[in-house]
Amino acid sequence: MSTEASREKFKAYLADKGLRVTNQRLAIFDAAFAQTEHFTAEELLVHARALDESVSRATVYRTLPIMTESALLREIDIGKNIKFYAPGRGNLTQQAQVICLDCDKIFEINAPFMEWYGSTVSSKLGLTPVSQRLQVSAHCNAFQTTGRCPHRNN
Amino acid sequence: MSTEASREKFKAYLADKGLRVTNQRLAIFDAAFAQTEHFTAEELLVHARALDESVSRATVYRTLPIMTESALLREIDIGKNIKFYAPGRGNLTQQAQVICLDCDKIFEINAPFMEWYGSTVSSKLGLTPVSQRLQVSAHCNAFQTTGRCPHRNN
DNA sequence: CTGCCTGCAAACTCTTTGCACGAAT
DNA sequence: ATTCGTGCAAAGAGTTTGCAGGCAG
Repeated sequence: MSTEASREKFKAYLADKGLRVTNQRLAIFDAAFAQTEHFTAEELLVHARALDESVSRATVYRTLPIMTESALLREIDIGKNIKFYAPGRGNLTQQAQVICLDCDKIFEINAPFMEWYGSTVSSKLGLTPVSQRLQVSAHCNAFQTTGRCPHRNN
Repeated sequence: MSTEASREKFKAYLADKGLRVTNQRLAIFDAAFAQTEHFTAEELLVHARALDESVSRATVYRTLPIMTESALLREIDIGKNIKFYAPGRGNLTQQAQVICLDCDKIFEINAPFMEWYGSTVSSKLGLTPVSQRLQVSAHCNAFQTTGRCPHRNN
């Protein structure tokens, strides 16, 4: 799905929920979809402000749940008391993350069996799966030998 | 492994690392291993204080990393800005959690393929897996129909 | 017009840390 | 005796919220 199509979907979602289409919400959307890497709420604030100076931290935090509920954004919790976000692309319940502990880079990988596993196991417990995530934390081999992490870009 | 054996292992770990065996650390250990459910740092503080009034919040937070590093405790992050802990039993990299969104209960389930998956995928990226977690968030069917969650015990 | 949205700043939650005292080795 | 561990309270990080004014519908 193109960014433009996602943008329309966002507006439609807002309208459908009786929420208003404000400049701030659109700036936050645009900033999010301009990212090439996973980002934090704080980073999103900076980029959204570049598009619309009036965007506040509060509005970013109030808009993020709207975008994740509409499945336009995925929330990725790597267990560091800080949440990362990324545009939702493809089937959200079939992707796993591999996190490099040396450079904090997050790799997205396919894990088609996840969905099957979640439903199998949940149905045994009388539960209906809502979301699932598989995360692998790993050290970078190159970092161990060279002292530099080849993924690091900052 | 019995609690008593784990207690000895804890003391041995402390000695090995040149750390001191204090009453507070032992009280925190005992409180942790007396739990039947997953617990938070705050809950652990309450229970540890019941065993030794002098235990402070700071010491709980300083002791938890020691117990997780020694693999006596597992840290379980369910993406709620709050960490849960549980005594480490069995192979830590082959267990998944199913979290009931209605009652917050955490079910531990086996997922023997996780380890294989983590190493397979990581080796392709030149990484060495350290830990992995698979978490399924789900709604309770009984809660949907009866309005009460049968797992809830509080 | 009406009422949802907004920015601001204060509040909140969980966790970490500086300091001087106290206890383990 | 040393030196590490401790409690206390303050600081920190990330996120949420109350309020008065602003803008979408």
